[in-house]
Amino acid sequence: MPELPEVEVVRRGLQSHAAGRVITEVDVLHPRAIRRHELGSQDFAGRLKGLRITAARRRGKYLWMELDSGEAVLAHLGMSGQMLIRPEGADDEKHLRIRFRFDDGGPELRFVDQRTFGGLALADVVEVDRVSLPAPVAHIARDPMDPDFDPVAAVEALRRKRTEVKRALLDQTLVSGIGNIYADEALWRARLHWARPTDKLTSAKGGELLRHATDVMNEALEVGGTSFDALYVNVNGQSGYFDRSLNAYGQEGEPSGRCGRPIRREPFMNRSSFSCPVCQPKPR
DNA sequence: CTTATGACCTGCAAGC
DNA sequence: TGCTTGCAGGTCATAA
Repeated sequence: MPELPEVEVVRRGLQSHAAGRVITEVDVLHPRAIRRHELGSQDFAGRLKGLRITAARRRGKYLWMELDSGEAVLAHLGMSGQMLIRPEGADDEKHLRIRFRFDDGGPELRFVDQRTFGGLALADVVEVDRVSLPAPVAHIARDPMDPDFDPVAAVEALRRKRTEVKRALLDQTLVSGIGNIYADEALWRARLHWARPTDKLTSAKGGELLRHATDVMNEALEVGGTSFDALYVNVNGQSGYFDRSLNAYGQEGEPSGRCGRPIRREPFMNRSSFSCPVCQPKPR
């Protein structure tokens, strides 16, 4: 569910409310939430006890909390994951999966995840291109908000693929952070149909597409991300407002902001793609 | 090697 | 009122 802007909102919340605190207790309430932690719940909880969270970081849709042990608590929110700061003693959420308590007796950190596609893991930190990353994130490309993001190299990586342009946009090893919403919004702004072949895109058009993706994600971040329901919220449970500014995603039948023709929905990779039938004509 | 497909989950809305 | 079907912000293992 959450894409780069939503994950960044959560990262900022963790930086404010979790960084600097020492973990005293970890409860794993659902084993699936730590399925990527090979050694299991006991090991996960036991090794975190007594460690201090030093910072909250992000690449693409991956989020992690650096620890004073040199390791990191890696998180991916999947389709429905939330990181919530909640007062101690507050009722457990229906889909509460993991709880962290701290030595300051302050509010708990909770990982809540309805669909359980997300999860946490304790990961070693490795050096990749002179940057420290949790090992499972080593294959993820830099995202457009990374100060060292190289847009020219990213465009060439997209154009090297022999596939449809939207598949390439969603490939987290080429550019990270873009998901179904912001891919559709970027394609709408660039007037490209999702099925356009990447290897026939000019460098200029590819560059324009990536600039649109970057712009739309920055605009979304400024208003707290995109929330359609209570599933995407910041660490205090509040929704973002970018759903009001969407031009394509979820807008089937609504008039396109440019030409007024109704937005169409097409099946794409077991989900949907939304586009303008006039401004984004199907290739061939 | 590359690219495409379905599995993994729970819950909600729409249609009958 | 039920029941069934389709759909939802993602990633990964496996097939081709």
